[in-house]
Amino acid sequence: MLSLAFIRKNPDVVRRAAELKAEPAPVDEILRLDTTWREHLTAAEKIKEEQNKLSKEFARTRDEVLKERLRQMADTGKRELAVAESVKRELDDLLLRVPNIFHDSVPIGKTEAENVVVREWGSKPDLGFAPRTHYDLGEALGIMDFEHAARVAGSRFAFLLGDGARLERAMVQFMLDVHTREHGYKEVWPPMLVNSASMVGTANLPKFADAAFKVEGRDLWLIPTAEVPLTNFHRDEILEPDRLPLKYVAYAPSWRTEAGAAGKDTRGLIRLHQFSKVELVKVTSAETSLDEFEQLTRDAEDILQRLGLHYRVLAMCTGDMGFAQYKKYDLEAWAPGLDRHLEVSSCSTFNDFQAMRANIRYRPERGAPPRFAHTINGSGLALTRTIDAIMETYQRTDGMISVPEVLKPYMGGVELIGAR
RNA sequence: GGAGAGGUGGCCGAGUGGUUGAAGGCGGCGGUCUCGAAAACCGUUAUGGGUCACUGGCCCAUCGAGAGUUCGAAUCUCUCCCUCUCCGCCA
Repeated sequence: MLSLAFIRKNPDVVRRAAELKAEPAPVDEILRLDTTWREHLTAAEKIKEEQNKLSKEFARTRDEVLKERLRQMADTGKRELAVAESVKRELDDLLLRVPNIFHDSVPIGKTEAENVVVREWGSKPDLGFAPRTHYDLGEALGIMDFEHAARVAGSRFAFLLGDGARLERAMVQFMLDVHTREHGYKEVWPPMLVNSASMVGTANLPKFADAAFKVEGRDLWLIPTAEVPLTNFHRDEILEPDRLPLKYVAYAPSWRTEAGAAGKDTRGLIRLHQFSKVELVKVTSAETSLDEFEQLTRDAEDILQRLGLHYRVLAMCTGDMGFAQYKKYDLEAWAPGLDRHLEVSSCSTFNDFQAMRANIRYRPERGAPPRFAHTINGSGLALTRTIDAIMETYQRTDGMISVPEVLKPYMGGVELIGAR
């Protein structure tokens, strides 16, 4: 979130950012409540101060008249404080609904059409025949099954079978190995259900409650991304200076309701209620976060390059980048069968927006006063869609799929999916 | 799920109603000593918020969370969360 002090001082900056992000921001109401809150708080604290003084006096004198006066003061003080607190609760709730500001380098724009391609890698492969879609291939090979998934769970679920399941497992291993051994991330196996406080910390609550699955009758949510447990790992902590930057990588399934996406991407392994993802998260100092963000994006790109997939990097424009992000890149891999790009990674830096919600701080130097950390995350990569791109890119005329070189060591000798 | 014990500052740990925001120790920082360092000694060392004559002062809050009793709560009561031990159950 943005601090009350920041909004107080820069209401116009906040208004403009919200407008360009096409997000509502109750700035005026916040400023109004802020004034009311401080009026009542000051009044309550003044009474409390007097009360504290007289209370000490009473401890000595045991004067009954004084006691009666104190009793009344306690009464009015409590009433005043109750008002202040109720206004503050309202204020805090509104603060959680103010979108983040964005970095100067973010392109201004309304829709995805105004996102900017910052770089491309490779080129669209020429397969020499009409490429088939991954679901077409997958069902024919018997490695993907949507019909049984619908029976077992419903729409937007999938079974992976045989070498399809094996491919998924291989990808997880491959990605984790690269990120831990070569990019310096620490591997984490996180909880996959989290409490509401964690969801607030990463800004999944309160605004996006309907995007996540909630466990009935309990304060638990299925993680929409491993970002939530990873970022919240350090919630309410003050980190000593030598610990930053923290770099975590986790494989975890991600669960999303996909409310509002009715009818969109209904076929294939594109938009599911459950998908696998290897997630990268960094907690950094304020000074290094932009550099660390660029590097994290490169770390994710490295996976695509090793897999030999053509992709492009998009700088998201203000209107398309989201509520909490300070700057965001999407990595889109080319899927020849679908004849479109698939978003396989989304890399974001949040400035101190999440850290403020999650209360993650650090000391810039030993003994220095703490300040809010910066948080960064990105998929490295989303498994399901990457598998789509692999299948469609590495398909052969006979409908079989060559295993990319880097995955072969993880496929237990399988080099060609579909061969008997 | 049942029974019991416990959750105090960066860490350990004392503290059962009134200068306790909190003893003591460790750690950190500054200093004395030293050619320098160690040791020793001295000093210092929380966070959030409000406010003002604002690179400082004053005030309020905070001892797992919330509510209550009281003039006054780290200390008493209730609810919840978490940790540990034993039992039960279980992959």
